[in-house]
Amino acid sequence: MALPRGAKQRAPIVMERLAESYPDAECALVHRNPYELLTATILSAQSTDVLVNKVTPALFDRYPTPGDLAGANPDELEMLIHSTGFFHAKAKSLLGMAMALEDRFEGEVPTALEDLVTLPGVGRKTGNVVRSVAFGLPGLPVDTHVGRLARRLRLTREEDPVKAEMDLNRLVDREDRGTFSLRLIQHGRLVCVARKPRCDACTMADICPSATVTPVAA
DNA sequence: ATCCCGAGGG
DNA sequence: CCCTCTGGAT
Repeated sequence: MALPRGAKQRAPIVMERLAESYPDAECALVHRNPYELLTATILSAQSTDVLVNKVTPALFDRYPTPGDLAGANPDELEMLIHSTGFFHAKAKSLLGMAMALEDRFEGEVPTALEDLVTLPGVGRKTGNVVRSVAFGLPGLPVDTHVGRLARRLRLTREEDPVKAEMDLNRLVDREDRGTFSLRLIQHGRLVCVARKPRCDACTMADICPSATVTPVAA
């Protein structure tokens, strides 16, 4: 409910330091249009961008448009996306997503979050990715990295990504949300990693309530 | 054993 | 709120 103590003061400093470290952070999912980004983002659930980027070239070659994907053979689709995990559920989502685009959105990816989340396999996180990256609209995707870093930096206490997003929306201006998310993700992959954060190499260690200074040696 | 740009269903 | 779906990397 309430923001953590000091969150309002920390937030602008965090954004400033991130901007210095990652001036041009980009979306790591390879894509050429909103349809490809939507597809790649659905596949990225509990998977890595590297794995997803490995399967999408063949996938987009086989199904260049939502219409092609809507008519895909389910077994062939599952084979193409198998290595990203959850292949059965993801194939079902992709088929349903493509069919929904065809018969409810004239084959185009919608830009409104309320429309995006009605698509099979699209939740708030995926919807916000498509909004901010493909369309340049306000959106703050909270994935595992963003959630973890926001908690460590104590910009939120919420474990639930939807609640964390609400907290972060209070701390970040609309036009900065997409970039903020991308920069946090970059920092989460390179420095503030899940298992053993490299606080010694972190530019925000001085203001991070979770920073631990690892002793040199004993 | 834990984590990765989660979503859907109960 | 909880559980399940799934494979690859570390």
